[in-house]
Parts: sequence; C-alpha cells; structure tokens
Amino acid sequence: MSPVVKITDVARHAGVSPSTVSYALNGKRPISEATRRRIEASIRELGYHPHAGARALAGARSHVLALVMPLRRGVDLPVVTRFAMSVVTTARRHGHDVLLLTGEEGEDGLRRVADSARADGFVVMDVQLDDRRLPLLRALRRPSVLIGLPADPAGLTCVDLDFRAAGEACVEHLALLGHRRVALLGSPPEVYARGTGYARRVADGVTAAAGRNGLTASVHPCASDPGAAPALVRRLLGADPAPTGLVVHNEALLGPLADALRAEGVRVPEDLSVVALCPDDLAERAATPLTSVSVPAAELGARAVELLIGKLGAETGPAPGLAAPDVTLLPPRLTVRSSTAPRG
Amino acid sequence: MSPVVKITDVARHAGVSPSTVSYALNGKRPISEATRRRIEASIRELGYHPHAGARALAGARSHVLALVMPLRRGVDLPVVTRFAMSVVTTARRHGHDVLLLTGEEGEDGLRRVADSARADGFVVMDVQLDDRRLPLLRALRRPSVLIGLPADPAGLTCVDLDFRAAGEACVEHLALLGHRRVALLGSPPEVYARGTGYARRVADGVTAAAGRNGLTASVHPCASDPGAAPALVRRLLGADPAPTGLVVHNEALLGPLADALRAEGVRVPEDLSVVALCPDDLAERAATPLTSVSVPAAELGARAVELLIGKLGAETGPAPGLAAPDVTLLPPRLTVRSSTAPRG
DNA sequence: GTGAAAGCGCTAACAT
DNA sequence: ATGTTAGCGCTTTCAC
Repeated sequence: MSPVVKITDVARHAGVSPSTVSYALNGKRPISEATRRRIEASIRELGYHPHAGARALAGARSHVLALVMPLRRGVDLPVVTRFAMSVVTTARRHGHDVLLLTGEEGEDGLRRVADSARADGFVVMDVQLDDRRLPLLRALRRPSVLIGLPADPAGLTCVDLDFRAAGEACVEHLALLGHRRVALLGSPPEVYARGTGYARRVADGVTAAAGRNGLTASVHPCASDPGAAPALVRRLLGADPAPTGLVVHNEALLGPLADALRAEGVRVPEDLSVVALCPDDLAERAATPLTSVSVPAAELGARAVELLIGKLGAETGPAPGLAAPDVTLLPPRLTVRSSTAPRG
Repeated sequence: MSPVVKITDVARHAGVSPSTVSYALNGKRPISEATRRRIEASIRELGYHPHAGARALAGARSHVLALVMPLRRGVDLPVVTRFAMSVVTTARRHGHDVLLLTGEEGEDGLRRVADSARADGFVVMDVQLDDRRLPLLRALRRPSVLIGLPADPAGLTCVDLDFRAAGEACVEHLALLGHRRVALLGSPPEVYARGTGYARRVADGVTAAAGRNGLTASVHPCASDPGAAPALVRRLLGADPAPTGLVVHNEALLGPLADALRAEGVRVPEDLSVVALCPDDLAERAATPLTSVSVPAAELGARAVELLIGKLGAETGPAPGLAAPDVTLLPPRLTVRSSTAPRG
C-alpha cells in the first residue's frame, strides 16, 4: 500500500519548495506559469490531496460548511433533500464540503461544531419565527445563513421564498380567470401554532391580493390526515355562494383533496380551479396536472451557500463593499397547468 | 470576544499537563478519579472543544464519517432523508460527525475525501448490482459500508432490507387469506434495467413464495407516470381468471392505482387485496390504509453506522474476533392494515 | 498515575 | 517569483 503523499513530496517532485506548492494550490500569491504547470503535473501524477486536518490547523479554515437539517415531523422531506443536494453541489463548486447536523443537536451542536473548528459557517434550515437558536447564531464566531424568515432577522442573513408574493400570485391568477370567491386550504393548525412564518405569509398574500382585486377570500388551516380534507371540502362547497377557486398550501392534502372532489362529483377545472403551492414534480404528476407555485429548493440552497461563502470571505479581507443582506426573498414563479380555467 | 480555549488552557486550569487532559478525553490510559473530575469541571467551565483539525492531524482519525447520497431521479427522497437522519444520529452517539457527499462526485470524490483524511470511512447509499465504485471501495485505505446488495459483495460490507423475504412475506400473507392468483406491480422498467438489485429480489421472492404455496403469480414492471397504472390495472383485471391479490412495489403507483381501481368500481379489500412495499407513513395515510412491508430506513442507517464504527475499531487494535460480515439483510416486517381481506 | 517533548502536514509571515 | 521557517493544537511515545 503506497504511503500517503504529502506536500513535501509534491514539492520535491516538482523541484520547488513546499510553500510554493501551497501557494499554487490556493492562489494566494502569483506563481509563474511554468512552475504552476510542473506543480499541477506532480500533483496529478502523485495523486496528492492535502490533509484536511493539517490545512484547517494551519490555515484556520476547515473548508467545511455545516448544514443543519430539520428532523421534526411535518417537514416536507423531498424538499429538504433537494435542498441539501443543492447545498452540497454548490459548496463543492466553492471548494467546500458539507457537514450534516440534525436540528436535534440544537444549540449545543452548533457550539460544538463552531468551537471545534469543524466547520467555517452554518446553513440552518427550517428556521421558526421565534427560533431558540437565533441569539446563539447572532453571537457565534462563525457566520450563518438561515433558510426561513424569523420574526426579527436583524443581524442575521436569511433566504426564503417570498411566500407572501406566492400567495398573491395564486390569487391574481385566479382573479385574471374571473374568479370572485377563493379559499386557501392551508397548513395544519400545528404549523401555524408552531410559529412557522411561511404559512402566515401565504395567508397574508392571499388576503391582500384578494382585497386588491375585489375578491372574497377565506383561509382554512387543514390537518393532513385523510379525513380532514373531504370534510372541509364538503363544507366549503356546500356554502352559498361557494368558492370557485382553491389555493392549496399543504402537500399532504393534495391526494385526499382530489379524491374528495371526485367523490363529490366536482370537476377540476370545469367546476373548480385549483392552484397548488408545492414542488413541481408533484404538480406535474397529479391526475390533473396542477397549476402551481413551486418551492425553489435548489435555488434556495445555492443562494444560501453563496451568501455564506461571501460572508466567509468578508471576514478575512476587510469587507469589500457588499455586506450580505439581512433578508433575501426569492420571487415565486407560477406555472399554469390543467387545474385552472376561467370561471363558468 | 473571548479567545478560543485550547487544551493547554484546560490543563493549566485543572493543574495537570496537557497530555493528561488528552488522555482523560479519550480514555486511552487510566486517570485517577480525582483528576478526571477536576479536568471535566475545567472543560465545562471553560467551554472547551478540541480543535478537530489538530485532533485529526495528530491522531490520524478525523472522527467523521462520509455519507454518499444518491442523486439520480427515481430514488425515494423521503426514505433517503430518514436514512440520513438515522446515520447522523447514530454517528453522533459514537462521537462522529457526518460529511455529506453526492453520488455525483463519484469515484473522484471518494478518493479525495479518503486521501485528504476528511473522513475515516464511508456509508454508501443506493449501490447498484454492478456499481462502478465497487473496485475503488474495495481498494480504498478507508473502510466502507454499502446500503444495497451488489452482484458480488465479496470483500465489502453490505446492509439492506431482505427484499426477497419481503416479497415472500407479501405473498404468504395473501396465501393465508386464501388468494390463489396474485400479481406484482413492480418498479418502472428502467429500474430493472439499471441493475438495481432490490426490484429483482422482490420479484424472486414473490415467485418463490407463490410456488411454495401453490399460487399463480405474475410480475409486471410498471412506469410511474399517471397513465401507466390505469392501463395495467384494466389489463390485469380484465384477464380471466383475474388476480385477487396485488403486491405493489412502486410508491409512485399507489395514488394512480387507487384512482384506477375506484374508476373501475373495484373495491379494496372486498374485490381485491393490496399489499404495498412502501414507507409506513405512506401506507397509513392512504384512503384505505394499506397492509404493507416497510423499508426500515432508520434501522438500516443505524446498522450501517455501527458496522462502520466496528470496522474503524478493528483497524487499530488487531481484530478482536468479530470481523464485519459481508452481507447483513434485515428481516421484513409486514403490518396488516385495511387493504387485505380473505378472498371472496 | 502523571509529565515533557517530539512531531502530525500544512500555511503564512518573513525572507530574498 | 520563490525559498525558509515558525508555529497551528493536539496525540503519543518515552520517561518517571
């Protein structure tokens, strides 16, 4: 078994000093084209990979980002996974690896990873309106980027979908189709109770857009269990006047809802238009492909990493002008499919 | 901002030498109860966390496991996430962190992480029958555990659900209920083509159990798109004699299948019994809760990590007897819900 | 049961 | 544009 290759081996093989190899590797000072090439050749030939621990120790940067995943029930696992994938891919493009933490470890976990220099910064998913970790994140000696929008984002860097605009987009689409009466089927009550910001923001957007467009809107939190949706649908459609447009912001509801509508003999979109707020693939593969606003998990992940990398750089050199903004909200994109149609 | 606490600070505070603190920390030599206590108190008081890079450099162990996630379409994202969570939780219990890699990085990524000593070992998900990475994994200077069962597991450590037994369990359940004619709705054709072992293994199990119990079984790969299921269902139920029991091993099919059955006026379980191979929560929340065999993602993840930690230990001390087995197959567990009933 | 001291492999001054 | 060298904070012989 060949012994491990180190930087001195590369240096000797290329006929230069170790520091030159180091500088060639991380470009912190100019290297002549000729030597750089010899060094690169040696690196490839010997199969050299710098020892991560030694690098972290000497350089005070681990080149690792920590990703804090939610673990509580009720989170949308496919979205979480796509997000994580995007974080990893983007981090790699910037020469960083990703350490996976669960929300379970909580504040101690953050502190442990920060203090042990295992990671240079944090991407924190599933941030609650009044998240317990916020004070720590503000105080930590390592930068972080949050996914989600807490009540007070001051001093933090947050990225999220603009859920309010998403709610507005749904209603505006329905308004354009001539609908006058819409209902929002929202997240389960516990999601609102938990203080997750996005549920509320969608509801606000729906209400605001309805107001602006002269529509009537009602908001209905709805549990995810199979029984809840049919009951709610019957109640909604039994009202007089009944809504002719539905905005659905609860993935787990989509299936039961479709069943319930079919059972009631309600045709989509002829009798009822439905706009969903859900991942694209789910909207596409529904029996009636759904007009939807998607949660752009991949873009969110990429953006979060890029902001974090930016903050890492800003720590070293005195900030070159642009500090990371406190809040970045990505604009929603509505895709029209087959579940919405003009009223009547 | 308080300066970073190091081992010498703890040593001074506790009135001992740095080496004693180190030994107290990782128990590699006996420490008197008294000093150990003083050291622990100092550690807590000062908020000491050993520098991970320094530890890795001096100790030749990073205390990090790399988890290689699949990224291709068609994998079951919720299962992947649950698996990852379980890996992280278990790794933490053993004092390790988890580095997240995507399958995209492929063999180069594995080599990079192994050679840079960023991780001490690998957990590789979504291993194909004839996975390109197998030779590398066998040759790498770091141990690994694979999730999935390649064609030739020799020299590797593999963990998986016993999919064959799962297929058998489904059929045996139907046999006990008096069914004589069953059909397997399998994974999409591309999954079989790709050489994913589990699809084939389920089919084998179904066939074998049918044979043993004197049933007739047929196997039908089925695409995930919404149109495929209804067509297949019509064809199956139009046959004479038609199957009275269905084994469904394709999550994406479950919804469309239910729709199709309802459309055809087939009642479950009165006219047709259905057994699914899918995550429990999906089976529970179906309109008709499904009798199912679940993929025990959490157990698989925990087991994989424990095997890997075992191999890490075995590398240091001369193996204390038990080497990790090549193949560990977890037994399936079938949960009876409302979608199966005696024939007739 | 405890201490002293020599590295681990790299980076970043400080040289030239 | 390149070389020399002093650590980074820990583990681990070797000594007592």
